[in-house]
Amino acid sequence: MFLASTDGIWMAGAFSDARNALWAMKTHHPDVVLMDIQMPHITGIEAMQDIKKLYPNVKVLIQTVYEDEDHIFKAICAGANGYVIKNPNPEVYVQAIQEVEAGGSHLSPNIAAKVLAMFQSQFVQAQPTFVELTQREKQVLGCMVKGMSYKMIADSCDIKFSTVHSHIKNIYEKLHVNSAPEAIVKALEMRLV
Amino acid sequence: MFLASTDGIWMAGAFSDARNALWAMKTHHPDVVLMDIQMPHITGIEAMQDIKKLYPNVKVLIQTVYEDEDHIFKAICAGANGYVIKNPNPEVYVQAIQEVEAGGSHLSPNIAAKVLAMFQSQFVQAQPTFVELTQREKQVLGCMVKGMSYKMIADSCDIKFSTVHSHIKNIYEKLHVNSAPEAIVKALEMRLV
DNA sequence: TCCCTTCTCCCCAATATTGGGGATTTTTTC
DNA sequence: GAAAAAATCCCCAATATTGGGGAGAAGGGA
Repeated sequence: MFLASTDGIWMAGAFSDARNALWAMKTHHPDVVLMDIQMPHITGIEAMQDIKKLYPNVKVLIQTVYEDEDHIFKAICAGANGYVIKNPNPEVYVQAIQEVEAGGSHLSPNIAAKVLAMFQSQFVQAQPTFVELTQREKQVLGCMVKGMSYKMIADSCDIKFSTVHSHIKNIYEKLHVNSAPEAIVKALEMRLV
Repeated sequence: MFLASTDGIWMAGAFSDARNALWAMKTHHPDVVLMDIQMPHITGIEAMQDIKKLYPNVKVLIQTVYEDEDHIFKAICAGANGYVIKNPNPEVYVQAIQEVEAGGSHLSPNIAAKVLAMFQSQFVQAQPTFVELTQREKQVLGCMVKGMSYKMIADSCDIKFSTVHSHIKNIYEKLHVNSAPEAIVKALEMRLV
């Protein structure tokens, strides 16, 4: 009721079964879907995957009581544009819907904290040594990661073959490697490119 | 001024140099620090790391104009509790500060969208072209991804150098590439290893 | 001013990789 | 039981990469 009466939001419908929602989308073409996870027959995450497959541009905002990492993780991997904890204050839904509609994402504070924590645990140990590469070196390394040969890199960066050679020698020294494969792997896992 | 005049927020100070802020924290013991990235002498991310080391319970909210993945990534890995794009509307800062103080995290919509995208790209495997590699080929490719040379692969798999050569020739043909770097990049993005 | 870094380019020689032919022996599959 | 696939090995030659030097120009900072 609150959403339907909000300026700028048109409520196309509300459904207790996601399969009905999918059916209704054929006629209403909504911009944003507010999706509960716990529903009969199929979960909101499965429904979201179906929606994303049929209408890739539709934004889906998950709303649920679940705050555990597993649900958050699955929702994000399935392409959720936001994750809102069920909240008695209807204004947060309005804000979330508007932000998502504008191309952003909305995460409830506790969810955002968990996402950041998951993020950190993935990468924080992957960057123990901080390596400073110059602009050109990063560019050359970027080309290497694309699988380009010295000749192609020279062409792409508009520098001589021998200069590419020099840069790569410096990169290898800085990364403590001595072959392109090693450099690429290291670059990817250290997120240097 | 807006923050200082907001109920529930006490403004302990504002500094154009993070080193002064660190000094001031000794006396004021703030709950939340709102930190710019671009500052003279040291960056806000470095300052945040120093703060987190000295006062692990202090929440740090990054506020900046940078929206690129690199800055976002570094800030998160360094332990940021939030990331707010500079915004003329001071109320978003109040909201962010309150959410962070309460133990949550706050991300501006565009930042949240980028974080979710990074998250997805890490864990969702896209497998558009299906390539059949034999057991041995997968093993050899795995060695290549570790940065090993033909000689090392031969040693590791306990086969002759020439056999490694043969397998790699087959791998290149199956992946439609003709160099180790390309094969590695393709292997990683196709999640073949 | 001098030093340091970055970016640029060159030479040479050793090593590694790639691509083209083969060939043999196990497995697996039909 | 035979064909197909996988795995093993070899030769040769062309090409690419790597590592060792050195050197000049431009720009920033002490």
